[in-house]
Amino acid sequence: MTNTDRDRVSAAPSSPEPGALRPTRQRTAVTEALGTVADFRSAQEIHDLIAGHGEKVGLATVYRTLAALADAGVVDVLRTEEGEAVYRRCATTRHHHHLVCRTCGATEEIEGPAVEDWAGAIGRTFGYADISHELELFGTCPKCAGAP
Amino acid sequence: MTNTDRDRVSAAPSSPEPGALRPTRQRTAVTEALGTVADFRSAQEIHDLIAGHGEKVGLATVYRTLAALADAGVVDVLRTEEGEAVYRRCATTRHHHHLVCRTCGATEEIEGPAVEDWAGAIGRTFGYADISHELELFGTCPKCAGAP
DNA sequence: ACACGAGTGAGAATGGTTTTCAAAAGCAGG
DNA sequence: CCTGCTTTTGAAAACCATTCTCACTCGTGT
Ligand SMILES: [Zn+2]
Ligand SMILES: [Zn+2]
Ligand SMILES: [Zn+2]
Ligand SMILES: [Zn+2]
Repeated sequence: MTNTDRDRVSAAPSSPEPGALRPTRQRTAVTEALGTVADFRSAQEIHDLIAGHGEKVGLATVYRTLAALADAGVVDVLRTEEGEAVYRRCATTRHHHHLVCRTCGATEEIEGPAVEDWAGAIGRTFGYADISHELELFGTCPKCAGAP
Repeated sequence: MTNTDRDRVSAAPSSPEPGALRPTRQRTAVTEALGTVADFRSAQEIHDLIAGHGEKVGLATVYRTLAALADAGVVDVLRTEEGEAVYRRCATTRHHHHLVCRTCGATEEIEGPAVEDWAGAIGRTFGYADISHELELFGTCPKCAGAP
């Protein structure tokens, strides 16, 4: 993510930078909805969460807001096996990965310096530059393993 | 992938197992098209490849065939950032990952025992069972780095 | 209060993928 | 070769998540 991206969202309300995002009822609703859940949710689910909470925000706006947040690195995005995008606000904004329960969706945030190094080494080996990577782990969490 | 899955596709033409896939002109066309390219291609691109080769196969059939091949583990599938599914027939059918050039799509098949072990260890650490993972590397290949 | 660019939402448009279903093609067995 | 039965195919329609349109509303600095 770029610094400009980050500034677009975290800019203080006092800075009149052109292109800064305005704090609106809708954007607050999306952010709060994200705060009430621990696992990855689709845009539509977020939309439903907000509706169930009494507020009304257009679906298009939910999509737009999530895109902006993802752009800013505030939320993580990944794709379900069916190709649907799901979002989650993680505790850290640092680079990390996830261990997701296939059954209940419970999610752990993972940091793995070993893998980061490995990725870089592989890139070097093949002569590739600007290596980035995408990595997610899946499994059955202890809770779900207990009740088969 | 399950053994039943594999049998559905690789079954010898002599075995009259119920549910076995029949060898047809269309399926051959898809398989051959996959053989003529080295990088990941979308279903529509495969469809175009076949058309450009003179043959005519319905788009729906291309989708169905690719799904079957993926199911059987014969082709690898991944999703572009836009959510489109892209397919590739890799040299090995063993578990592996990919290093893909962001510019030209050139693809290297990667095997990383270190990562496999790391993934298992992480799973154990968090008490998760049946750990699986998804991992792709992206970068700029030497050829593309040469001509910016 | 005013002006104006940013933000919103209902609905239409997109675009990849799946489903439908009737016609065509494999595969014995006779 | 016929015959009956199952699988496969494909054109078009249905699906569905996501994006776009555009008239209207809101937030902000003056
Ligand atoms: Zn779980
Ligand atoms: Zn990483
Ligand atoms: Zn390249
Ligand atoms: Zn692996």
